[in-house]
Amino acid sequence: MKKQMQMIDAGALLAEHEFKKTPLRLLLLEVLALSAIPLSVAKLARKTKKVGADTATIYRALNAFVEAGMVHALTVDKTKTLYEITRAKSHVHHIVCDTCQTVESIPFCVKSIDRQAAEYSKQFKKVHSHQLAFVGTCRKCLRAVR
Amino acid sequence: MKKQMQMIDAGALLAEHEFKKTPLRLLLLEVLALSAIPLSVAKLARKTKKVGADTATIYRALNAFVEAGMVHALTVDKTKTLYEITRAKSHVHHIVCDTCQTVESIPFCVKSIDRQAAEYSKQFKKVHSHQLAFVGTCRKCLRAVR
DNA sequence: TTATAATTGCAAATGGTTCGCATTTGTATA
DNA sequence: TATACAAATGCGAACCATTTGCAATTATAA
Repeated sequence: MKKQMQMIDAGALLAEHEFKKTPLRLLLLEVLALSAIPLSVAKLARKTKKVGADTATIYRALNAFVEAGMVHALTVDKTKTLYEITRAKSHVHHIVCDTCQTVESIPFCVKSIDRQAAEYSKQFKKVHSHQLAFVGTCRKCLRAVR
Repeated sequence: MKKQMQMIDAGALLAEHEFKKTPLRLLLLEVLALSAIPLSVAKLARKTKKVGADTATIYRALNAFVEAGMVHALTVDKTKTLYEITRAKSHVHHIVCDTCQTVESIPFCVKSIDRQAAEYSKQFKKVHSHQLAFVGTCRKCLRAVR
């Protein structure tokens, strides 16, 4: 069972959200769509350097994508944000290695967790969503310790 | 049923972890122990201003407390960290208001969630812990919208 | 081809957090 | 109670991810 990266038509996606098709934005979406893991701005800059965009421009593009719901931003390490494309059926959470900070996305969730949580709260009648990140040690780092 | 704030002997707690009993550290722990919600550094500075500590000193104290496990740091809004004292039976998660950023702690969790998550992962055999934050709209903000 | 708004580059600003270093302070010990 | 040393602090500067202002460029609709 081969892992299948989701096919994404970056041009169509931009058009759908009324963004102009610029080289940077097209490439950003392609890179994000092809990545199995969430990417930092630094990595995105490296992977898009053929179009030579300024960091500020990359931030602006990512923020626009996040606001449009095309991309998810996640804060796993408080010093930097990671970005991943919004995939169909995208209820995904993350596992972070506490040693090397590797992040893996997993399609795991707990049914009705939001409703259950709301029952514990005094202030919140309804919970819209949640962020869930697991922390462990990945196999590579487990091996390295031994 | 009155809410009961956990009694904490700040002096003993500091001694237990081999920290010196300085005015700032004692007061910081007392403030944290008396708070029902996680506090930002800005709020902690306000609530401890009678001892007039420098912000860098507050950060150093908090980082030391976190490292010692006396305090938990949580990153709900990526622009700032919130701190709360580690309470007994402290498996606690948080609900954040998406409008006013109010944070409430709730003792809710899902049994064996870590084990379940690990089963979905290719890289991680074992998950040590998780961070879970719920997002909703608190009653106050719900009222304000109407 | 033109007009217009979106996008970009560049440089400077922002803001939370950390660091270097000299000074002060808590505490163990004599 | 005095002494000594590591811990803790104050102050200022440094850091670093991210944002912003503004003028110049570019994609796209007319």
